[in-house]
Order: sequence, then C-alpha cells, then structure tokens
Amino acid sequence: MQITLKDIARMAGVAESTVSRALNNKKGVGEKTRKKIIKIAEENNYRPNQLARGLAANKTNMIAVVLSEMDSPGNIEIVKSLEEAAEADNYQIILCNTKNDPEKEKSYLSLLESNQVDGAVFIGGKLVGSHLLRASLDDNAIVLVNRLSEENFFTSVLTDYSIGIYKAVNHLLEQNYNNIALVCGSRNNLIEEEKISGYFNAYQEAGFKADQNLIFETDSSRQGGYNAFLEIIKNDSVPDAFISTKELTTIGLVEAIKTGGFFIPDDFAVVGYGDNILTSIIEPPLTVLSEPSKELGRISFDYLLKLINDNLEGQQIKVLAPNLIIRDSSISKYN
Amino acid sequence: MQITLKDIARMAGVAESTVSRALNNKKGVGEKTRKKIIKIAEENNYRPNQLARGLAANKTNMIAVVLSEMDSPGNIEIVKSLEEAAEADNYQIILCNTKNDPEKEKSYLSLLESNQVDGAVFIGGKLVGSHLLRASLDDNAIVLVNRLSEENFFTSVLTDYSIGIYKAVNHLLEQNYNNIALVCGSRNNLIEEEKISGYFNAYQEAGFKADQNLIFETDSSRQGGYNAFLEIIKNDSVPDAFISTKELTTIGLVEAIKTGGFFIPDDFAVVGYGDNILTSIIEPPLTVLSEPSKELGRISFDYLLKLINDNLEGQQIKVLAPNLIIRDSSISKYN
DNA sequence: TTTATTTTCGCAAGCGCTTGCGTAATGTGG
DNA sequence: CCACATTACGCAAGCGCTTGCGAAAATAAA
Repeated sequence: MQITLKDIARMAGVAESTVSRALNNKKGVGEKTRKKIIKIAEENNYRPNQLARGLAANKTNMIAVVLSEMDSPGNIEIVKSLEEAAEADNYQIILCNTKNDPEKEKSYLSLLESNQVDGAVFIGGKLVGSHLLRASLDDNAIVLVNRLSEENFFTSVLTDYSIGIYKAVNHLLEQNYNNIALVCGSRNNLIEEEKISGYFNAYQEAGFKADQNLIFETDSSRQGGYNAFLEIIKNDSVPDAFISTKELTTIGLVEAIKTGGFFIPDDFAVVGYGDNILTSIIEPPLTVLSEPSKELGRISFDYLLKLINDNLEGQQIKVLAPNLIIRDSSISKYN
Repeated sequence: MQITLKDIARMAGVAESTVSRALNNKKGVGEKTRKKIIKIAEENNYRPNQLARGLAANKTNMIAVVLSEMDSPGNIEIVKSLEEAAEADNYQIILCNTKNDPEKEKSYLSLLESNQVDGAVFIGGKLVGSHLLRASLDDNAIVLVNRLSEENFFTSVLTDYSIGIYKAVNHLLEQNYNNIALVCGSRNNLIEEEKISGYFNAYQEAGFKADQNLIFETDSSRQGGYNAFLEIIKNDSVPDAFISTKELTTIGLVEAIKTGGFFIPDDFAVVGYGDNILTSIIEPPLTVLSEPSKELGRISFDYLLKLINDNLEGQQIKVLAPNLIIRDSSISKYN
C-alpha cells in the first residue's frame, strides 16, 4: 500500500492542504509545522503520486523527445544533453522513436494532447506532418530541432547546413578539388534544400559553376552512402571529391570508396558529417562538418521550458553553424 | 480547453461511465451506443487524459528504462528493441541515464515509487544499489539486464559473459596465442567476475595456466581501453593477444595498439566486444563477441510485462550466450 | 402474458493531489 | 488591553477518469 498525503497529514495532525504546501515550499505554513511535516514525510519515505499531482496541477514534468532516428550518434548526443538539461530542471524524458514514420509521429503527438507531457521536442524528421503539428498546437509547447517547417512557424533550433556545406565546398575548392559531389537526403525535405543552396553559393562565389548532376539524393543510412558512391561513379563526369551530409551515409560512402579500391584523399577527397566516434575511428582521419549536438540539445530544452512556462515571446529560431574540422581526407597531396 | 469524457458523454446523451466503458472495450454497453460513442469521440478528436486514467486505474502504461550509460551502442540497441516491444503493447518508455551514478539511479527509482511508471528495466550498472532496489520492491515490476545482483533476487536477462570469454580464449589458444590479456571492468561488479571465470576455465581446460597479471581492470570508456594497453605493455610478460570485454574499451585498445606502431593481428591479436557499427568499421576487421542486444531488449520487456500483469511465477533468469564472430584481427598468420 | 435471466446503463464514490477562500491564531501599534 | 493587520491553517471543491453496484430495459423461458 502506498503512503499518501492523507497519511502524512494524519501523522502530523494537520490538514492535507498544509502538508501539500509544506512539501512544495509554498508559503502559508509556519516554519515549525513545515519542519515537522518534512521530517515525518522523510521518515516515512513519502513519495507524492505524480499522477495525482499532475492531474490536479495540470503539469507532469515530463517532456516527449520525438526522434526521427535513433541510429545517428548525433541524435543520441542531442538526447543526452537534453536529458541532462531536463534532469537539472526536474523533468523526465519520454523517448519516442518514429523511424521517420509520420504515422508514428502522429501517434506520439497524442502524448501532448492527452496531457501526458508538458511539451515535446522533435529531432529531425521530414516536414510532412507539419499541418498535423500545427493542428495540435492548441496550446502545446513544441520545439523543433534540425527540422524545417514550411510555415516557419515553430520555435526551432537548427544547424545551419547551408553555411556548413558552403564551408566544405570552399575548403575543397581551395584544395583544388573542383568536381565536388554532394550526397544529401531526399529533396522533399527543406533541410536538404538548405544544403544544396550552400553548395551552389560556394561555387558561385568562387566563380565556378556547379554541376547539377553532382548532387545525389539518398536515404540517410550507411547503405545509402554506399550506394550513392556506386551510382555516382557511373556518371559521365566523375567527381574528385565528396561531401556527405549525413552521419551514416558518410560511413557507407567511405566504405564504398575503399571497397572499390580507391584511396582517400588521393582518388577522392571526402568531407563527412558529424564529429563523432564513428568518424573519428574510420580511416583515413576524416574531415567533417561537426554538428553542435550538445548546444542543440541544451538550447532546445531551454526554449521548451520557456514555452511551457509561457516565458517565450513569439517564435524563436536559433541557428547554429557547424564547424569544419579538417583532417587528412580532404588534404590534397598536390598542393 | 481540453475536451473530456464528460463532454463526450453529454454529446452522446449517456453517462460518463458508459463512455468510459465504450471507449475501453469493456463489456456492459450495447453495440449501438458503443458505435455512436466511438464515432462522437473520433469526430471530436477526443484524447483521454492519461493522468486521470492512470490515477483512477492505477496504471500508467509507462515504463522506466534506466541506463547505466548511453554511449554504448549495444545499450542503445537494447533500448531500441525495448522501445519497439513496448510500443507494440502500447507502453511508453521513460529514458533515464544514470551515467553509473548510484545516486541518480536512486532518484530514478522514485519514478516507480511515485507511481509514475508501471515498471522499470535496469540496463547494466553496478550492483551497488541492490539493497535499495530490494527496498523498493514492495510490489514493483523490475527487470535487470546485464546486471548481477548479489542476492540473485531479481528477474533478469543476462549475457553469458563467462561462456563468451571462454569461447574467445579458446579461439585464441587455437590460433596459438597463449598469452592472452583480458581487459575488463572493475571487479567490484559481479559481471566482471563472470568474465574472469570464463577466462580461467578456458585456460584450465586447455591445460595451460592463466596469468593473473594479464587481467586488467579499467573503466568502460574508450580512454579506458587506450590506457589499458599502455599499462599492459609495461608488464614483464607482454601478451600476444587481447580480449576486450566492453564496446568502447575495444575501440580505445585498438587505437592504442595502432598508435603504438603495432599491427593487428601480427603483433597482437584482438577479440573485441560488440558487433556494432563501430567494430565493423574499425581496421582491421575485428573478431568480436556479439551481444544479443535485440533479444535482451525484447525478452526483458516480455518479462516486465508479465511482472506488471502478475503473470510471472517467481523469479526468472534468462541467460543468452554471445556469439563469437571471427574476423581478421584474431587470425594468426603462422597457422 | 408472466416470471426469470441477462444485458445495458446511470449513480456516485474514489484515485491522491492542489488551491481559493474563509476563519482562527498570532503579532503589531496605540 | 484593544483594534487592526498579518500569518497560519483547515475546508471543500475539483482535476478527468474508472468501477462496483443497483435499477431499468431488453430478452428468454415458462
């Protein structure tokens, strides 16, 4: 049998309301009674029933973290820092893995609608369900991470892929690679258009013109990267460098190159995505765009918390630029 | 404003209880009224308030997954399959990352005590808080994964490290490596003793005698593996092979070996831990013990579900043997 | 048709907590 | 010592749902 507020109240010889106020540090209870109540509560290892509390106060101290994919180390990193931030503010995290399935995402939305969580952050994923999200936006706290909605309507924290790719292209051009292939995700995702625009901008600014045919769409898996390479080298104009814009495709791409008997960076330069354990152990040491995962997590929780507490005026958008970390894979020998 | 049971009841012209029964597929409501109620509920996008439901029914359909560390791909894999299993049974997962901090674990336990979750699975971690766990075992559903408690008291699903290491040693001996170092975690964890016993068993059975000095304790990080190597080669008797028993130490170990200018398997054979993306991209291709992560997740949820529903008679312990996946890193050239 | 049986449904209590409001207790100044 | 302002506390309603129980309605048996 669980021990309840009522029990504590009886033991302390006060009313339930007094116990509640005492334990929640609210004013309206004398210092002596408060001490007494706290003591009794501790002695009896009293744990407030969070459901009851949530029901009464309309607050659960839980947030949903809706993840488009759990295989990406970067996403895990974001979750970790979110968890840390949440814990510090006494929030729990509900993990929701959608595997990029809009239906699942929809179903997880009902966590919000059913009052099970105070807010939700969506990490990655396509924009598809955007209308859906909006629909649910009665008064719900929602933050988007690395996800662009067409209406540009949600509070979001984003990696600036455009500038990231721009940097990467620039760097490769400087290294005298000028046939640069871009491996990205399906263009029905606005995020991918961002990348492409960065690509074109860099080319244009350098006075070269970019080749549409060097842009390859593939899914975000390791296999996707692998296949991308096989496709690309069928091309008329074979590139001399690759920029991979997802973590796992980076791995697959490198594998494909090496399996094909080619060398990095001698045959192809590579700029990968994500400064994580994967890209740190692969050979050769990989030049990568490093996503600010920790910040993404932390800031998104900050925003969410403010939204929950109605402390956020209007929509906020934070854009964080990725770093280009230069290693061997993109350093031309003939330089 | 949220739409409630009462609203639906009013719209349908029935009592709240009838709506509740209709929507929960309980008997005691006619087919026609049920249809009508469901229709109305759907039209109005009604979402039952899970807190209220949980409070009334004493059931939250949430479970806590308490993770000792989030950096291990194997653990993430377990969580993934847990999530999948849970989702199929309409359970949500609360992610709790303890970073091996017993205090945090303790605090997460209150999720159980405060009725916020119906059960909890603990993945990894030391036994430290075992008394604590027991204390909380009023009537709580708890499953342990890859964690040994001294009292052997909890329903658990375990990887059989003993047989795993046994296989690894055997294999290495067959390859004529007979100075095998074992890199494991701190021996204050029973799990580690398991590993060591497998190590000794294999040696004994083969008629060799094992060298205590070749057993190295280190923390489970990449750096831990790296340092382990540096320590080990200071030894009088330098080993010719390594068995690393954690995922990240495996990575660090290999890095240290390569950084030291040594070659695998020429200078040292290596058997690593975990058949994951990390060990699949590292070079050379690594012989590993493959943990049955998917099963660990699935089975632990099965157990937990039964515990929650009081369908589990007594304590259950499931032990799963890891596979030895043989690749280049342990194949002697002089064979 | 009448009685017995089953099914359908409403009533009301209760899950454990929070919170507005009113009253009793305490403290302050004259 | 009294009037007044504070502060400390209890009362009771209410959060949105579930569920046991009894009454009414529908169905089956006699």
